[in-house]
Amino acid sequence: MPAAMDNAYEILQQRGFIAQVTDEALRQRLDAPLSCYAGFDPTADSLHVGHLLPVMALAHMQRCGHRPIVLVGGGTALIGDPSGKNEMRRILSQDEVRRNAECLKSQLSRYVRFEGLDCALCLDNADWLTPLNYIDFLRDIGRHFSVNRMLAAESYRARLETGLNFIEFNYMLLQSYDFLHLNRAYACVLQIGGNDQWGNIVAGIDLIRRVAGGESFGLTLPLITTAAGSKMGKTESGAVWLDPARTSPYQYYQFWINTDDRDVERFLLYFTFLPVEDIRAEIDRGIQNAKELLAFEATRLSHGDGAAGQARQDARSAFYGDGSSLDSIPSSSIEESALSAGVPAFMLFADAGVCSSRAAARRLIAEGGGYVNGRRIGSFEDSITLEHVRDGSILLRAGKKRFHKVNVVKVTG
RNA sequence: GGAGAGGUACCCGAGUGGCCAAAGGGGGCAGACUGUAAAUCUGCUGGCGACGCCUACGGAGGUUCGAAUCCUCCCCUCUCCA
Repeated sequence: MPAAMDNAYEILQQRGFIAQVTDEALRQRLDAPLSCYAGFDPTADSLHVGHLLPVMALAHMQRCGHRPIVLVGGGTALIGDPSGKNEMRRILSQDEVRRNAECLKSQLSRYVRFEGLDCALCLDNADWLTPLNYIDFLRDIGRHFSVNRMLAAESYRARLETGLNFIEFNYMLLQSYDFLHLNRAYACVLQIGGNDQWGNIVAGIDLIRRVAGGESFGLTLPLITTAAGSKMGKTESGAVWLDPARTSPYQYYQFWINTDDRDVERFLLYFTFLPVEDIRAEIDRGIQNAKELLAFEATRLSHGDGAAGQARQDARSAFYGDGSSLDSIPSSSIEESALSAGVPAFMLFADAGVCSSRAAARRLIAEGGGYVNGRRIGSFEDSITLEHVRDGSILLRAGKKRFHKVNVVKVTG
C-alpha cells in the first residue's frame, strides 16, 4: 500500500518487539510483502492486555504492507489449553469457541484491518485440525518429530519436573501443523509469538522444511514484565480486558495511567503507534504527561476517541478537579427512600460494589480509607443520608484512587 | 497394576487431638510519605447489623466432651517399580 514500504523488521526492532528471530535474513525478506501469522486462544470472549503485544506486532506488519493472519485456536481450544497446569481444563464446546472467535475478531479489527484489498485474514484452526485422521497424522507429520529433541526443548524440560501429559506433549505437533497448513494454503512464511513459543515455532519451521521444502521464519516477542517484576496486564481484580463490558474504558485508562515510571517509554513503544522520536520527546518533557499520553492513546486504540477523551476528562476531574465530569467512572444506584432513612456507610460501600463484602467495607473505613464526597468517614457506622447527595449522586472513594458514584433514584409506585 | 509421598486460605507453605479462623512468606488492601509512579515504614487481609454465631484444612462417613490433626471408603497429583 505505501509507495515506499517501511521495513517492518526495523520498525519492530526499533520498538523493542523482537526477542529472537530464527534468521536475520528475515529483514531482507520483509522488503517484499509476505504473509505472517500469530495465534490466539479463544478460551474467553475477550482479549486482554496480555494479548496486546502480538496484536500490535501484526498491526505493524500490516502497516508495512504485509498480510497478517490471525489464527484463532479453535481446534486447540477444543482439547483445552494445556498451559494452565493446575487448573481444571475446561473443554469448550464448538459453539462457544466459534462465538468467542467472533468476539476476538471484532476486537482485533480495531487494530488490524480485515476488509479491503490485501486485508488481514482471520482463520480458525478447527477447520483443518478437527478433520485430521490420527493414523494419517502420525504417519505424515509425527514421523518428522524426534522425541529426543522435543524433550530437550526448554518448554518441555521445565515440565518434565512436574509432569506432562500426552496432550500437552502434542501441542508442538499441532502448532507446527498449523504453520505448515498456513504455509501451504496462504504462503505464510512467518510466525510471530511470545518468546515462550520459540520451541513450537522452530518446530514448525523445521516441519515446513522437511515436508514442503520451503524456507520460513519465526520471530518471538519479549515476555513483558513490569519494572516491579510482575507479569504485565494483571490487576488486583484480575485481567484487564479489552471488552468494555468487562473492563470499562475508564478502568482501562486507569490501568495504563498507573504504569510504573520505568515502564512508560517501553509501553508507549509497544502499545501505541506514536513515532519513536515523539515518544522520546514526550518522555523528556515529563513523565506525568507521558503517562497520560500512554493512557489516552492505549484507550483510544481499543475504545475509540470518544471513550478515551471521556475517560481522560473524568480522571482529571476526579483526581485534580471538582468532580464535575464523572460520567464514566464506575457507578451504581440507590433508592431515595433508602437514603432518607440513612444508610450506614459500610453498607453503602459494600452494596455499591466498592468493597467485596460488608466486612471488607468495615475494615476499609476503620483504616481510614473510606471517603464520601472527598471527606474521610470517621466510623463505618456513620449514616449516609440525603444530605450527602450532590447533583443527584454521592461520590464514594476507597483509598486514593478508587472512585465510585452512587446515583440516587426515585422509585415511583 | 504394585510400592511410596502428598492434597491446608488468592499463591507458596508450617501445623499431626483442645491454646487454630489456622505460624511464616508472597500477593492484595489501607494509612503515612508522594506524583493516581517507585522505594520505605505501619496496620489489615473468611462471612454475618457481629464481644456472639456461621462457614472453612481434597470429598463422604465415623471415633471423641472436642478433629486440619485419629479411623474407613472415595477422588486427584507426584515419585519409583511393572
